[in-house]
Amino acid sequence: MDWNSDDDDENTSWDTEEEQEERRRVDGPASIGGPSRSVYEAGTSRPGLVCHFLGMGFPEEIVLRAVRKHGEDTDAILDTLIKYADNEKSPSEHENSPNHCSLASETESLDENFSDMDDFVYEELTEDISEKDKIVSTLVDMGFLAEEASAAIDRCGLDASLLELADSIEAAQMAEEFDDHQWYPKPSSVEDEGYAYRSRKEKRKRTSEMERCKKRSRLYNGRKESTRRGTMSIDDDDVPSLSLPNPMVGFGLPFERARVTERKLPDAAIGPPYFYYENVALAPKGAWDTISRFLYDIEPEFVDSKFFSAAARKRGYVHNLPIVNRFPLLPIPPKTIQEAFPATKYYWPKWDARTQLNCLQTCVASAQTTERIRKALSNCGEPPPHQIQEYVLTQCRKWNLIWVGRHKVATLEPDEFESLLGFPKNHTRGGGINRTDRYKSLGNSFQIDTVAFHLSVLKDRYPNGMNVLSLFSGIGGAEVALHRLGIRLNTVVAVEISEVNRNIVRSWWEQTKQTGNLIDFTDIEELSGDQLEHLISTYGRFDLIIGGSPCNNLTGSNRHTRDGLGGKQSSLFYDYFRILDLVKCIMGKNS
DNA sequence: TGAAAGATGAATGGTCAG
DNA sequence: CTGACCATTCATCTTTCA
Repeated sequence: MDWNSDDDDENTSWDTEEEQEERRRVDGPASIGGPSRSVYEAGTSRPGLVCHFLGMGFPEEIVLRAVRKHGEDTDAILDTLIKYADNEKSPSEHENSPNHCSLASETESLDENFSDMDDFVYEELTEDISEKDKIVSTLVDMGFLAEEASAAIDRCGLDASLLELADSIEAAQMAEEFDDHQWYPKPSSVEDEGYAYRSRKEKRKRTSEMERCKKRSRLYNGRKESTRRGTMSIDDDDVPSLSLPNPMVGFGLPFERARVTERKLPDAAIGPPYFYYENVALAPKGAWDTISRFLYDIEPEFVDSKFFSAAARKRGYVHNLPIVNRFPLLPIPPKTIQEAFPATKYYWPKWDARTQLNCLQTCVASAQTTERIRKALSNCGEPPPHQIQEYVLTQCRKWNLIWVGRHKVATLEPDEFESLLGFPKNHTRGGGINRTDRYKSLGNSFQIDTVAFHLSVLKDRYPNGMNVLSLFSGIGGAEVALHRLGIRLNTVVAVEISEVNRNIVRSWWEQTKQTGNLIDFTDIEELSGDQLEHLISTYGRFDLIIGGSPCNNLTGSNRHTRDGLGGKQSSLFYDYFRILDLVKCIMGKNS
């Protein structure tokens, strides 16, 4: 896999001084001036040099000219190439778009203008303009902006295929989108619970970290070799290419022949570490296209938990796990309301045809709602008039009400939520959490049986246990799923903003007599490369990075701020990606 | 002051008749 | 293929009450 290969690590010269300083801090004293410089100095053959710089993404003709001029003086070649690349971007682009293809990234240290550039570059570039215009025209016909097309040609060279150019444009768009969402002020107020960045310095630090990873995972290798869905599926938020499967069964269900038995993951997606990302399936248009693009172009696996339990839960999962030889958790949970709650059978009216519940959400109906239903049914004969039936059924479906007496419906209790979701009884009970927050935490959680089915392939692969980085860990759905699979948890680093949720996981950890380490972090935005490096050096490499980022701004239930991935909470998806890519960088470097 | 209750639609996708 | 109709949705904000 090339993202962690040796020649992936010598690219520090891309970085500005600030980035290099950051890298030195992350790398620690042992690696100061180490691998990066030595690789450059070791590259003594010219073809090797050319390949080396081509691999960084510079246009071939520029590389050839630079090598011709400077021989084997790698520093001089690189300096020239950086100047070239830097001057290809306008000052405004430098400031506003730390694009991973911008090559020179953080710009303060390189402020020479075009007139300072080596003359040969400027003169010889002009020869190619007419040819370039033709290609630009073709790309414009394909629906790209001329400006984007021009920039892509400059990055990839005139010899690049249209597919490569389209790929490059898409990568640039993605980085820009990322920048829009992540590195500039999110739509938040001053007292927004810490979602906004704390300081300019911190922002620069994060940008610096991110810049490195974007370069690695996008420009250097991943993109061009990624398995795309063809040239006509150039993703555009207006034209989402991902559609939800019907039935929503993912790659296959337990006890049936797998619908998908093998899949080709893009090189950049292949672990270690394994990762598993979750969010609501019914997100605004384009959201899953963006998620998939960021997560190495992996096709999401959309699964409705109604095939695993008595309640629906339509979710999308992006992961790089194997998909053969999955097995379900035992015992197999009931899949109908009547099996899950046998006592309801006696009172269940024939005209209520429900056999399964809708999605368990974060709120339940009020007592007034169930009382209104009781009164409505009590005041009419048997069976009730059609209108009454429709009213009652609508309310029952909306609020997931079950029949607990004659004319009497009720909300699900928190422990019934726990049971339906696959958690142990009383998992969220006690420890200072109130009823409202129990519903909220449970409504935001994994369905254990569904997730465990996907994770089951890890059991044989990790007979000695796993190190897990659990992001947005909530009430510990990932940990419970792995534990129920019988996978030993050696070290779990859990990142969760809510104190009561952290306490729930801590309590479960102690109750189940876990022998590994449980390490808490509060704020994913505060989790830095330094800390990850320290964790990995202390506890070993992460085997699995798992988490579902907030759905608040994606779910249809949200009437107020369904803002998509740019929303205040849901934009934390980009932190999931940031952490994932950082861990891949660190683990790749240490391998 | 904290917990619970009550009011608040729209976006999205599926189905089906024409 | 298109449009009408229908069902579903990891929620938020304000008010009420103990």
